Amino acid sequence: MVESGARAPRADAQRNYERILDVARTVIEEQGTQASLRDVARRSGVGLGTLYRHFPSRDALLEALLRRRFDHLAERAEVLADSCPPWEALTRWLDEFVAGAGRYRGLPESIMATLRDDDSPLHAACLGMRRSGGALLQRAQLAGQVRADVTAVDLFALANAVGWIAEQDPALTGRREHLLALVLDGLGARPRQA
Amino acid sequence: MVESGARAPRADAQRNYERILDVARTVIEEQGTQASLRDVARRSGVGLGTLYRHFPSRDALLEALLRRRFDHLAERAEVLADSCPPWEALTRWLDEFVAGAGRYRGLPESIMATLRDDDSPLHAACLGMRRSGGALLQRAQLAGQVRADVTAVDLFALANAVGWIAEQDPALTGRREHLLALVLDGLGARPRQA
DNA sequence: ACCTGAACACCGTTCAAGT
DNA sequence: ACCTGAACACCGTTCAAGT
Repeated sequence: MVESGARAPRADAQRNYERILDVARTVIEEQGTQASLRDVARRSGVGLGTLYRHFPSRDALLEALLRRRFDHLAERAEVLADSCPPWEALTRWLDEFVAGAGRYRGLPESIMATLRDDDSPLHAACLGMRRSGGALLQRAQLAGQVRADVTAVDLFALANAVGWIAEQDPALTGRREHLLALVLDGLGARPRQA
Repeated sequence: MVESGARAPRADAQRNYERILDVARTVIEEQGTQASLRDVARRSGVGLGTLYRHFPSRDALLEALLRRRFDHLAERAEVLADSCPPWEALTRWLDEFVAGAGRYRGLPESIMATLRDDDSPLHAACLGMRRSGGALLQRAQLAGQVRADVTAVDLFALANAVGWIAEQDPALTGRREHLLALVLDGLGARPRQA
């Protein structure tokens, strides 16, 4: 019983891990993805080194907070592909993505940074999410509903751009869906429904 | 001759002002609008307090670098209105705006921050620039070439969103015009040219 | 009138010392 | 095995002291 493959973490370590994660969620909700890690450690009642031991980088913390959601969105694309017509599946998925990207201030920027950085612990999940959206895009393009000169990179970028701009001005936050709809409309093949 | 309204600045002060501005342009080209002001002072060979005396805030420095350009773009809108058909005037102006916003990394974000902050020395110039673009938008809408549910705030925001996303990924920087074209296409009234 | 740089209040990150 | 917090190298901003 002593050696069971991966050893169970010490009880205090586990408590710290969970406490830090809880506090981080709160602090990042308040201050955005660029929140002060010192503040997280302070409010967790934990030394700064302890935070870095459990989460060696800001992205590691973000991964713990967002990994599930990103993976969920990747799967969600497949569900939508099976249950909706091409254009509707695509726009619904993008609506959900952009709503999620609006959860924390700074998240669209973090997502783009993560895609740039092979070493980020969130890199693979982001790529996977983008690829899933890309499948919906391709499906809509094959159906002739989206212009052919749009790539998955373009599409994902534009969705993040909308998420970003919505957080730059209080007057725009409420118009996020409207802005996304405008952009998506531009991607539609010319004669779509009129 | 002693009092001629506004006194001429001391020669050393004027030299410092110009030196700081020159260096700031270089440093901001290198590091973006969030460049280290300490670094600017250091490389100007000037005390940190001297920088703050001449430019009491980061925006003051940005104003000195960008004011002309912003005012120029405002006037440019009138020229285009007089020399081009509505849709072409609008898209050309936006092309020029987005190209300018791509001059310094971080500029789209600074522009949006400036619009939010009444006290920024660039606030008025930004508002004026947006208003000028808005006039071109209205003209295109009156001509039935742009959908009616787009506001000047939406349009300016989307242009900045495209400028921002283009700097988030090297692969996108070269596709700035393409992304802008996609978005503008979405703003076009449905049956525009076939 | 203008310049200087120390001082203050913050960061992120690392790591020797403790338990 | 894990935790702690001082230490290091940076910020932006202010301001007393100098010339």
